[in-house]
Amino acid sequence: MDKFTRPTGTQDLLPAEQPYWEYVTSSAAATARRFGYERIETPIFEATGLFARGVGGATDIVEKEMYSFRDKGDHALTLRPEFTAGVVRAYIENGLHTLPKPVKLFSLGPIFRYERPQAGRFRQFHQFNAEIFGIQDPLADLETMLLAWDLYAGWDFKGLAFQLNSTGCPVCRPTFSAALRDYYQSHLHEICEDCKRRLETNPLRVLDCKQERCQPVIAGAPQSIAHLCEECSTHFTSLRSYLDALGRPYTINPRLVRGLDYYTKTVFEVWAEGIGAQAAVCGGGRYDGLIELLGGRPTPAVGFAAGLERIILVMKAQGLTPPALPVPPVFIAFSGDAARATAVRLVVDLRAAAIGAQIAMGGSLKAQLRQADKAQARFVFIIGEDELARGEVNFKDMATGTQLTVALGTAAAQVSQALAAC
RNA sequence: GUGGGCGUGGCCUAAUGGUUAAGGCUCCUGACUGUGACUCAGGCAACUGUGGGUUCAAGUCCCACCGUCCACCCCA
Repeated sequence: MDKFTRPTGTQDLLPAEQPYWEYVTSSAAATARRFGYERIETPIFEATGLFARGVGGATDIVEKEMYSFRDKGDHALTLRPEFTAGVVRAYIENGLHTLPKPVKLFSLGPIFRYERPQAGRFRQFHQFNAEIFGIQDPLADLETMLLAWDLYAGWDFKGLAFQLNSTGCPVCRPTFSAALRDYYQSHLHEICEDCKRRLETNPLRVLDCKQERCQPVIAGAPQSIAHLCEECSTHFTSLRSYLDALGRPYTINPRLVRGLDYYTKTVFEVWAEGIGAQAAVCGGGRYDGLIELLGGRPTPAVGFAAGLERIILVMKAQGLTPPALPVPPVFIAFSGDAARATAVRLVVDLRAAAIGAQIAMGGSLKAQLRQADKAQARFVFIIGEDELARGEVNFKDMATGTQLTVALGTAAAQVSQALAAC
């Protein structure tokens, strides 16, 4: 029979990887809570139309990356390719606009995009996502960026580059797009084929073309921040002044444009080195039109997503190790059938006393001790038939190798005392 | 979707076109004590990714497919 293998682009997160995942997810949640964000969990699949409209029909995500299917009821569904559309849908559907503003939400979970896998890219991957609803003030943009900062600072990341830009709003972006298109019309013979295509489909994206020949054209291209309307310009200036006052390092990147249609005003990314070509560990921005677009009342919002796989890649590249996960400190070995029942009783009693304990499930005493060693148990109860006849058990400290004989009835107290001492 | 690298036990690695595909790690058993690590002895485990082709003979050469890794596109 053929062996089953995991689908392309998916991964098995084995026990050896779990310290990273536990660490990253728990600290991200803790940091978000420190900022006053609350967790929201939305379905892993949604109506296909939600993403088609929310993310934008001209995006790569919608054009070629969605895992779409029909269920037995003939509903068109799609595994979420990002968090925001689903969170916005939940915000509208559950009337979260009635909550005191700002509404600050975070999510953590798997995301699906049909792409060719490479370093830092998977078809099923995981994101931490945070959104603030209901605040137009750039203070919300600032809070969003500060959360990203604190996340990475908390993990001791070094050498991250914060990239910032503003791509305007429905008022000023058309002006900028037109200016960009005009400029490119006069350089058509100098640019690559992809850029010619981009000019038609999504003109802003010519700006982050990586082709050598396009670089001089990009360098001379008009910049969005020079074409912002007064409102967008003021917004951007305020955000920058907040950042400057706090002394947060960032780079104004006129070439930073994002692949999703819904962004307005602020866009930002965080880049890491040393994890391959997919260097963006975090991306986000403001999306003031999205809630209304999806059927809610006009609501300003801003948020970002951080890729957990890439975060863990950075940890490994920078030699950062997560704390070890706890293991039961006690192991119970026994010899002989009479001791077996006592061993079972003891392991149950220890757990009832909130002491982590495992019991041997067979093998010679030697094999049991070996198992205790592999399981990194600090203390082992060894129940032998001779001692048991006297109502006693052996209590061994695996770190020192010392062993003493104690009364069976005092076993739990014995462990508590020993654990408190180490 | 496009391009390139790579596919040998669970993992890592070896094998001038020529016996029964070798070794290390892991795992299991045993010896040194009814008692872990260190050491020693032994054991389980691969139709060499799949299917064709060349050849007297293919892990090795050729083709296709699949998988994987990296890069492009794009993004976290």
